[in-house]
Amino acid sequence: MAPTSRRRPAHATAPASGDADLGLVDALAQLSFAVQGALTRVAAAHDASIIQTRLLGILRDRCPTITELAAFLQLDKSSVTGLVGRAEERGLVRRIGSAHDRRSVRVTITPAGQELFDRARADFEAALAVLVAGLSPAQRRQLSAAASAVAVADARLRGIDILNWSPAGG
Amino acid sequence: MAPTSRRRPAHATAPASGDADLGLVDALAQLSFAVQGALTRVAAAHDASIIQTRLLGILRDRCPTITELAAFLQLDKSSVTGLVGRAEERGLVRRIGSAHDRRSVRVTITPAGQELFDRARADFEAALAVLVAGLSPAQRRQLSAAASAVAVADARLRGIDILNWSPAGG
DNA sequence: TATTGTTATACTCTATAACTATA
DNA sequence: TATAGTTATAGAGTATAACAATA
Repeated sequence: MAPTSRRRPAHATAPASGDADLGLVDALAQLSFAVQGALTRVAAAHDASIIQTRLLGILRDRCPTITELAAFLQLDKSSVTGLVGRAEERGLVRRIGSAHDRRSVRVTITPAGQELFDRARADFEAALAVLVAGLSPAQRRQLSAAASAVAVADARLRGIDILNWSPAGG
Repeated sequence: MAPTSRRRPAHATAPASGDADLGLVDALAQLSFAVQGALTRVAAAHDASIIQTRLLGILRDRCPTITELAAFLQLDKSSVTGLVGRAEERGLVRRIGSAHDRRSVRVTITPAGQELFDRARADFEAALAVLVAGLSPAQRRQLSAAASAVAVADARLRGIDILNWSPAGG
C-alpha cells in the first residue's frame, strides 16, 4: 500500500533531503512497485508479461504439476491452465502427462523458453543495477540479506520451502 | 524475474540453512512478489484490486490530472480513464473539471475512498509485520533505508521527485 | 467420494487507434 | 497544430462454477 501515500510518515527519520526514509511500510510498497515496474518493462521488451516470465523462471529447474504451480503462484488452477496454455501456444513450455497419475500433468520449459528467460533475466539484472547504483556495497549486502529473509519467510508462511522447492524431484 | 529461478546462485553467500541469501537480483524479485502478494490479498479482502488501492493512496494527499496519474503509474492515459471510471462508479473518487484548462480534469478521493484506503493500509501494515518478524530491529532499519533509496532512485529516473510529488499544489 | 485438470463465462486491467474538445 | 481526455476494440489475466477423467 502506501503508494506515495504520505510524503513524510510520522515515524520516518528526519530527511536530509537526499536520503529520506519513507518508513518500512511505504518503503517496501514503493520498492515492490519499482521492481515490478522494471520486471514489466523487461518482459514487455521480450513480448511477454511479468507472470509469463515468472512462470519460466520457476520452470527453469523444476517441472511441477498445474496444482503445484497454482499453490506457488497463489492462483486458481483454472488461471494456471490458461497461463500454461498461452505459454505452450508460444512454444515456451510443454505439458507432459504423468506416468503414475493419469489425471496429472507436468509442465516443462522448452529451449525457446529457457532462452527467453535467460535474456530477460540479464536485462532485469541490468535494470536493477541502475536502481541500486546509489547504494553502498554494504547497503547492497544488507538489502540482499533482508530481502532474502522476507522472501523465505513469505514462502514458509505459505507452506513452501523456497530453497528446496522441487516437486519434480520428490 | 528469478522467481525461484536458482536455488543457489553462484554469487550467493554460503547458506547456513536458515539465513540463506538469494543474491540481490533474486532477493529483490522475490521480495517484490511477496509484497505484491500481500497487497493483492489485502485489497481483495476489501473487494478492490491492487491498482485501485494504489490509486487511492496516491490521491490521499494529491489531486492530479489524468495525464499526471498516467505518468506516475506508467500507464497509458486511456488505461487511467478506465481505472478512474471504475473507481468513480464505486464512489471512491470524483472527477473535478479544471478551472483554467477546460480540457483537463482533476481526480480527488471521496470520504468513502479514504476510509477504504485507511482500512486497507492498516491490514497491509499487519501483513508486513508478519513478514518482517524475523528481522532484527537493525535489519529493519537497514531495509527501510535501502528500500527508500531504491524507490526514490526509481522515481527520479522517471523524472519524478517522489518526496515532493504534488501536481495539485503546483 | 475426492482429486486433477479443463471449459464456459464474466470481469478487471491494459494498450492501440481514432475521436472530441479545448488550447 | 498540439494537448487533455474519452471511446472503441482487442487481448491478457484472473476467479467462479460446472464438468470430465481418474483415483
